[in-house]
Amino acid sequence: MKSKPKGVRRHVTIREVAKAAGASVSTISAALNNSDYVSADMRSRIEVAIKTLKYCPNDLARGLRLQKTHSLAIVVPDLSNNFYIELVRGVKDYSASASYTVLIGDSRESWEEERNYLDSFHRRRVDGVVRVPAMNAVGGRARAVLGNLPVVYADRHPRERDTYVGRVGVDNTQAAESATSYLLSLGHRDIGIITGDASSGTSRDRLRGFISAIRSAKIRLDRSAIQAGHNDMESGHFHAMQLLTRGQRPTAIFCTNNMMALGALAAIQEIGLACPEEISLLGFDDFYWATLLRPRLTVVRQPAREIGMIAARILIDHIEGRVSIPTPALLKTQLVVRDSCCPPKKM
Amino acid sequence: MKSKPKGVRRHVTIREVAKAAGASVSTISAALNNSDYVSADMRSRIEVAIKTLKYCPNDLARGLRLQKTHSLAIVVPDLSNNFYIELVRGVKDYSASASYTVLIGDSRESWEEERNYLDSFHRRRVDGVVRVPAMNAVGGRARAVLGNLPVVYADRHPRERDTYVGRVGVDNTQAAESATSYLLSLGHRDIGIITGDASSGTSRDRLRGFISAIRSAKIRLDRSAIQAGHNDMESGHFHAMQLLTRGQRPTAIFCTNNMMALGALAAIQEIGLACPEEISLLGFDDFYWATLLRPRLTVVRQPAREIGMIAARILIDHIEGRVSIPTPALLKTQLVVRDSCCPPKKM
DNA sequence: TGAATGTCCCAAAACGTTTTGGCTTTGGCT
DNA sequence: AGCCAAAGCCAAAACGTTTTGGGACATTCA
Repeated sequence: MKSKPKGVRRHVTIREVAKAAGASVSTISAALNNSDYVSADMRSRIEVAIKTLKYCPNDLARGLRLQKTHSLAIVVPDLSNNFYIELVRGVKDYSASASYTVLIGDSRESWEEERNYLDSFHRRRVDGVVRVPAMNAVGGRARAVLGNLPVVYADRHPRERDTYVGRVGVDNTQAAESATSYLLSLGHRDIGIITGDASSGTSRDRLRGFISAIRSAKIRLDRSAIQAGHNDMESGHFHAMQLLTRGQRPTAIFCTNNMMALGALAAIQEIGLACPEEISLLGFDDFYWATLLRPRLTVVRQPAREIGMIAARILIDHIEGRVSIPTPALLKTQLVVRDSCCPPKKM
Repeated sequence: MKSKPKGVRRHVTIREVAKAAGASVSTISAALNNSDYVSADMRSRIEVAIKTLKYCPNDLARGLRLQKTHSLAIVVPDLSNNFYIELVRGVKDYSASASYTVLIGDSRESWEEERNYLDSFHRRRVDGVVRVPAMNAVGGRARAVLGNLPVVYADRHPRERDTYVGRVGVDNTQAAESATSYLLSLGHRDIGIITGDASSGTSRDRLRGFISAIRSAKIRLDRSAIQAGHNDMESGHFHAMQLLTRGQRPTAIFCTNNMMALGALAAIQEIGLACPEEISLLGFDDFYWATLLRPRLTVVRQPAREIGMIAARILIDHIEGRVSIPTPALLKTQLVVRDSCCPPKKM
């Protein structure tokens, strides 16, 4: 009655390996973490036992004992946005090189979902998380669900007062300012901007850069030319429509993220305006198929992959006790000029 | 000397909650899994203890004890392909509704990477995995690394002889056949096809459908019009170039996945051909920005999200012992006619 | 007045690892 | 001979949960 395996075969443990190899449990463990003394003979016996039994280490037990899982988590707001895929891959690649494993969360810009992910990762006892907070995470206290897990923020700012271990992104103000200057230099005087939600520091920075560029060009700032979207295609479309159908149509639109640029492009095509001849369009974030669009999109490119890699580095360094002070890392952006901007038509 | 916390604060355990609430460890556990008898008074005391101590359950210990983690894994070959994002979201959404958690792997069409993910998931003791095997996973024995974890295959076939618990995708042969018939009905007689690697059953099926349609139209099959790519943009571009620059240029190209369709479109634009007037282009897999391209891409659409949901359902049903027989589920595809195909020019 | 049944709680054993401290041998050195 | 260090191995204690098999009461029933 005790030897009934009851249908479902369980996993083979280190103990059975020990039996098969004629060794003790502790010796197997020593062999696995190839440290300590273990004779060549014993080692090979253990190896064949592992092979024949198809032993697979249990990371739950390991993590429990070690109080450390050698794993990170990353939560991004939108996996269908290629920018975040690249960022995730950066995190993943750096982590792999430091033999950390990474868990991915896709919050879809929802704080509810993000909280679920953060909680789940915390319960799994990841060693740290890189976080790109969801847009609507304003009221949420991420700290409450994260305990004292080390966090590094990537791309977006921490919204709440939160303690973090690092922060990495681009100089959004400067990037937006120089992008706007580019439009100004083409001769545009009436420029619309579609920003992300004002609750986001990143959006605010980009807007600030825009305004600053307009101001230093001594142009009157038209408040109604500032539209606050939600970083998705729909709102890009909607707000572009707003801009394009009002009395005085702008000659250029600056979108502060790629999804909204796509939505704006859709709106432009829908209305039947010629881009860039009748309306210039400038996006934020590059993506691999931007050159497939007609016109090929002019954008300011962020080093997504690099942001991810640096975030992972900061996090892992901290976890392993190599750095103590918070390091805000500001990376360079790059204006990628393609076909979607040109001088405005003379009227 | 024993009370030195040594810098890093550890996580609070159920034991400390017990102390704070004046209860025993087992009572806390009972309260957490809100079952059994636990008085209202005790329950509330426990709740405040949990709140004030910021207790977060340890899923490692839980999984270890329970021999079950309530989590699934999904491994896809390319996260930057929107089709797989939708699929992942399907898996995620269904799983969430069954209160399972899901881990995501992105193999980038590399068997090495896929193996790493599968291994890592196995060590984490996920309860099952839905797998979309990497293209080059031909020689790999996934079973060797998966032990007897239940697997359901999604989108692509199992390559090796593998035991699986379910399989879900579309009827690729039929889909390709009817897509080809559509091109034939437009009047095309010289159609090129860019397929995925021949090692993939899915690619083979689609090619088979193509050939079958050509045959039943009593058209001579031109072997050189069949190009085997690797499901990425580069090879789509390359093979489209091959097709477009040879002596007798086809009047239509059928790409059996969306990435290759993009590559082909790039090639067409590069050469300066008018699409669809001079060359029709038909893709496989729809994506949210397909309508932003000029021409808007005509594609055969797979219900990506639904595939994911069904895969998750099959897997979870099996895990919880609700189904026994392997169920191959074949979903319907849909031809989404847009602007990239038209009748061929008369010569 | 027992006995039976509920209700509420607890101690201890398990889950699969790693680590600590110790136990034999062996061989080399005085 | 006596001693010591090193090499090779092991038993047992943790890590944080859940579950099992009770124990101590209070209430109800015959």
